[in-house]
Amino acid sequence: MQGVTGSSPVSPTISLPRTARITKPQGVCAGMTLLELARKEGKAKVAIAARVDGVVMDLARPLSDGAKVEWVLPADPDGVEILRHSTAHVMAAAVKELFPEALITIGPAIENGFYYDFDVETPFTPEDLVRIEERMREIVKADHPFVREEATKEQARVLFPGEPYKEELLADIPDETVSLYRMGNFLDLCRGPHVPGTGRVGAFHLMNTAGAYWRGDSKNKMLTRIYGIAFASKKELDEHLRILEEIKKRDHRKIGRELDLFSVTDEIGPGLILWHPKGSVVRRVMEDFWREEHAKAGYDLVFSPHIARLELWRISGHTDFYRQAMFSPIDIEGQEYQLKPMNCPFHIQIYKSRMRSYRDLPIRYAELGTVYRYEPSGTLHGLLRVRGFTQDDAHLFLRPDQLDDEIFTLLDFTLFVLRAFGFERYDIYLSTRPEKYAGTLEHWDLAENALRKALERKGIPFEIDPGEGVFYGPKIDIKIKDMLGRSWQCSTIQVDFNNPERFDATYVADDGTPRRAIMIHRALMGSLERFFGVLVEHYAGAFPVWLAPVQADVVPVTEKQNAFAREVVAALRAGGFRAEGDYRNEKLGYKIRESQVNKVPYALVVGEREAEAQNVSPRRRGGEQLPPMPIEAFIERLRGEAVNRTE
RNA sequence: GCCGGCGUAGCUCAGUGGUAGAGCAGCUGAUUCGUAAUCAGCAGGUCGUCGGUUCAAUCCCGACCGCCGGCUCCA
Repeated sequence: MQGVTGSSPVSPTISLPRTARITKPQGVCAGMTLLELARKEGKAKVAIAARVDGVVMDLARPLSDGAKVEWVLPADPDGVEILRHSTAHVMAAAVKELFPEALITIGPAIENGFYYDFDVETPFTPEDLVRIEERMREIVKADHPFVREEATKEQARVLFPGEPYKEELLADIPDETVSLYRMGNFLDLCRGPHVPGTGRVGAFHLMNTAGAYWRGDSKNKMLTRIYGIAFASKKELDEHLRILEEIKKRDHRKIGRELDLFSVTDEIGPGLILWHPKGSVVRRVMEDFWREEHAKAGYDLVFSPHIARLELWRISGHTDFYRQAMFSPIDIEGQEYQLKPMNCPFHIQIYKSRMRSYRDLPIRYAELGTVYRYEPSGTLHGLLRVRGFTQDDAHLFLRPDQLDDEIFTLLDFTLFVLRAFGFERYDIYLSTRPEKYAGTLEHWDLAENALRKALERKGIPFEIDPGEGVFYGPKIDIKIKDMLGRSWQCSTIQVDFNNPERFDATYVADDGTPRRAIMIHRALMGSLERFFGVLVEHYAGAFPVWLAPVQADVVPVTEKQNAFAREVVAALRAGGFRAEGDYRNEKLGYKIRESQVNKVPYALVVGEREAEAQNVSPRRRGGEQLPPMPIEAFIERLRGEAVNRTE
């Protein structure tokens, strides 16, 4: 993929026309099945299910009089889900035939695909997947009907001999009657609905195997999961595979190496990032922007140490909730010190370093604070999940009457910062009280309401993420969407009544009495490492001018222009820009290509003609040719783009 | 941390029970060139680490380290 500039976003999903038709059968239709109605209407070939009075069901179900029927086609979102779910059943059937000893568990449709978890002695190999897929194609070709059956739980139990997982699932179903789906010799406990027959299963492909805990609980047995993808048409499947390729090309780990942005090496340790000069430029620009904007927004910028007495985290409660995710304490002269996993206690101590008046509030301390967390080895992932990272952290100390406005303002500020980095699309979540929490219900309700009110006042849609709050308070999470429509959690705004209490953070009210302050914890980019990784993937390494590690490559046509090229580089640098000259003994095309591959926004060609006229001939990343212009004119152009943070 | 896969030159990857190759990158030389790769030569690896099997291990086995895909987790 060439420079991202100007190219349209790649959609992660494709939408085909879904001409679901609504029909209101008269009395004559009553008593027939949906499939019969479909035949009558000429929809039997296209419909795979029906929405009857809003409920999706199999075509084999009988039609009730006066029902509102809508045909569900494969391209309908519900249709795709049914398709995938049915494909999962086909896969399970194939596995059972090839590996009779495999125990079946569950196999739902998921975004872009499906999976089925099996309990097997030895996990499937890639060769097994090929065989399974072949068998699946045979099953599809045979077009076995999916037959829905109903049974009492008692009856059903007998139907799954030697299948302990099905038994466990049955035991957990509250209803007395359960539905089962029979397809060929394969029977599964299933809510449905399904396609009428396996012949209707669309284009599919088995992707990979993975371990997955039974019921998603790490205390349970590890099962073998097979992931597959399925679409209504081959075209969509191919498009999906193409997007997967695109995602691979944009992988920040790959681009990070290619563009020499960062590395993580065995010698230093997993999850610990080395920022190379080029990556460091981007980070410095990010940080400079951040500091400037925070100063403007009324924040005080502070610094704090990397270790502190463990006692701090005992007080904050983090040792109770996160000790296993903290590095081991360090013994210093008999005292336990802790590599800091977060910054809040430091900012609280700064707050507490003197008496605070109600007039002083709000106080906003911001810090690019580097923290260390002992993330499990299996979760580390490039820049996106690391063990040492820098948070763009801030802690706000407020009076109760300031809470609502502050959150409201903060939301604006957050969205402004995200927009500056090119993120216009996001999903917002309000995470509420978790099962294990600290503090009082009263405070939790206050905090949740404050967050909710701010979101409602702002008028932006949000979803509730029940039980996903932090132990000390609820939070608003903003998940940004990148160029490929993928979501990344970066920004978080957390209201905390708990820590001010634990650390006794107070202010003197207008009546002279001490009052408890309220805290907001917030990070906008979240972690600089992670945000940078997302940026790399968002722009596919082709950073806009203001962020680009090198903004212009100066490319002399022959060595005769090297002296002039050096002048151009010097002029650009004097103008505050990042420019490099390519004085190597190579042909112009070679240097242009190199500049393009390095995703430098501009290549400035200087040959005999330019040297004579004191011009540069800019070529934009991507190939667009600009007319020759004086150096100053180009610098003005660049300045404009950098200030606007466009291009 | 758990399940599976993988680890050969800086990068991308071939390869074999008898101590290793290609392309790109690098270096040297020639070429002085107008918008995505000029030509030639050279150099580069105790085949992740440690142990075992074997006359012989990069190859087979084991442990460890790391990476990749998931699961769990993410203050």
